[in-house]
Amino acid sequence: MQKVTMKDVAKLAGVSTSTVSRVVSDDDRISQDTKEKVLEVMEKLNYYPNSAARSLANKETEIIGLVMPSYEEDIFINPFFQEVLKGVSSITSKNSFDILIATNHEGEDDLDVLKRIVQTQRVDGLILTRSKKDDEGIKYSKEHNIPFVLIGSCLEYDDIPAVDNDNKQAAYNLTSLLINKGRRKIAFISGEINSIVTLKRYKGYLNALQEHDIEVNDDYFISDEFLEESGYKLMSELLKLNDKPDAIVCADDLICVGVLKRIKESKKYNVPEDIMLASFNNTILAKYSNPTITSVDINSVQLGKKASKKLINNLNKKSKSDNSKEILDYKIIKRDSTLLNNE
Amino acid sequence: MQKVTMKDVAKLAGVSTSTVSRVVSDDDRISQDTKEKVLEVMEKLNYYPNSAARSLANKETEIIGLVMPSYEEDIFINPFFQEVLKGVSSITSKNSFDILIATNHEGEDDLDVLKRIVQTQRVDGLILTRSKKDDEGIKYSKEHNIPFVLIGSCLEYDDIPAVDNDNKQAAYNLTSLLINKGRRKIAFISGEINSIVTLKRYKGYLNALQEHDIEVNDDYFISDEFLEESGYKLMSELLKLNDKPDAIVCADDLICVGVLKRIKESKKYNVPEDIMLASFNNTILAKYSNPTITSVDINSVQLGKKASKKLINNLNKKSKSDNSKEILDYKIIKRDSTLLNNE
DNA sequence: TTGTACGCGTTATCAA
DNA sequence: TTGATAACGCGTACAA
Repeated sequence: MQKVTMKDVAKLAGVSTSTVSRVVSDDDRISQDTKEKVLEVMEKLNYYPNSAARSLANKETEIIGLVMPSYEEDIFINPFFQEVLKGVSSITSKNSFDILIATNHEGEDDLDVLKRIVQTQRVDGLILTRSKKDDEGIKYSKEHNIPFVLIGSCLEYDDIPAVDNDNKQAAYNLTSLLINKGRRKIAFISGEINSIVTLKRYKGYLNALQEHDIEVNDDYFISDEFLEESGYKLMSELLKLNDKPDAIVCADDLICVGVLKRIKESKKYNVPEDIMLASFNNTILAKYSNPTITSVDINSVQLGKKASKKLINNLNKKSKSDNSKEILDYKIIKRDSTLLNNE
Repeated sequence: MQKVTMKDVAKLAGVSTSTVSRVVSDDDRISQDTKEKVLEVMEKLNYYPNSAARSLANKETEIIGLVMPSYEEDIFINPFFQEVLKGVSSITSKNSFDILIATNHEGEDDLDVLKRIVQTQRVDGLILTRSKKDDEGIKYSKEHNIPFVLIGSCLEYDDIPAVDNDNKQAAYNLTSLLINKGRRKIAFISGEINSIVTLKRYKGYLNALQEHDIEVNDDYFISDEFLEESGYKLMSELLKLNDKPDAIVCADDLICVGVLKRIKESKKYNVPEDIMLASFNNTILAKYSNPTITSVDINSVQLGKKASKKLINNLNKKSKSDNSKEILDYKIIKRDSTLLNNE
């Protein structure tokens, strides 16, 4: 691997390195002639600017860090994140940014990763996906003035740049849908209990019950992780109850397919006749499972797009950053898991 | 955002920057005492080495580039890649590497991205996922001595570091399975026709037919992209034939669910009774679709793991690189799409 | 075991 | 519009 530097280009073009630099960064203060000449030489020598040197000099990496919460061990398996990534990528590519996937190195916890990639200046800014209660990553980023955008919500601060859906309202509507189908014994199966999205969806679920004068049964709220296995496991618990639920709201499709699997294996209950299922995120799983699952389309790709747009905007204008919160639409996609034959 | 440098640490610790540097890189030639003293100061000042400066000085980024083929527009939606990413990430995290997702900037084609991230020295090496016939990326990487590992195979070169399954054999076995179930009119629906994985799987399919003296029907080989919509569209074509297939081999689960969707919509044919389905990659889709789909488990996570291990090994030992090809096991997971009731 | 001094390849400042 | 020259923060011969 050769390594052509600015010096080489400068020498061959008969100009100084500053001139070459100006051509690279498309500076105005340069004559058309020299510009063309330099470009020609760059082409000829197959010159690419060294990004480390650039970053060192101008303090910009043109890289965005995507931070995945590691409390979901199988984060890389949940289609939700892939869709977010798709959205992010579509925007970064238009703005000449690359994406760094931040993952824990050995011995690091979540906050460590964040600190590392930010403090070592590997990235210009961060996109945080999902937040916890008293989220350390958010706190740290905020206190240290690190440019970031949150996909999700934060209870502690009001003025952080974020993109989210109205998960509470969505959960309310989703639960109401089940209630309107005549269900009264509705369980809520969630992932990580301290995740804000869980809390919000749980709250919406509770609101719906209360509004319809349905007594809240503590046995009906159980949580584990955002995993298929968690859904499977938790559903086993529910099936042990004397008073089994007749409908379940899942906080995530991945959980929901686990729940569904467990119900099928019981051979005693059918979806939706005996137990209705409703879920969140409307990933490809909900669309193709058997039966298909009613799920809230939270527009994951759009979440990724909006978040990265906001971040890049904030990075560009060095003035004060846009700390507003954007709420995207959601849509309940009704499918067979809540559809009775006689309807 | 503060910026503590080595200088600051050195000054406060009463040593030179080289000493600090040695502590950072865990150099032996240093006394325990000073080491501890420096570490203390680093801690106190919350020092992180600037990665651009490091890269510039030692020519290493500790970043691996993951190159996605953009001919699959929805690459970010195929669970296969997420599983590969999961595998890669599990290894990089143990070796203190980060992952850069390489995506096309505006106006760039696939080769451009590769050139850019390599030549600007954003990454130390590449993992290429899937290859085409006469793949320019592979050719370029090989000719320019860029450290890389291919997930997949390459027809043109024999000595490139790669990890793959025996896709031909797998396709042969998968097709034979259908033949053994009594099917004779077997179609093959594939993604990008120039992708090596498609070609290999097609070849295995052909071999199986020939070996069983089944005439090859040209109408039964159609291809588009590795997308759900492609499967849907192509299945529509097949349903127009007078002589419709009684079984279909799909080159990818995502395609297969599209195929399945189309068959269901026809309301005339059932899977597996009228048409059997068999597919590849054994993603979560195959497991949860209705009916569940027989699919070849190619061990995607393991592909990602092995590939990144090999790459990192090659990066570490500066001697000659390991250009061997590793073939991983596969396993046909039999599910309902090939299972008749009377079995 | 430690420090000095220079180089890594670029951008930025200042002067011309 | 251009060119010296000095940063940028770190690694590393080399010397001590």
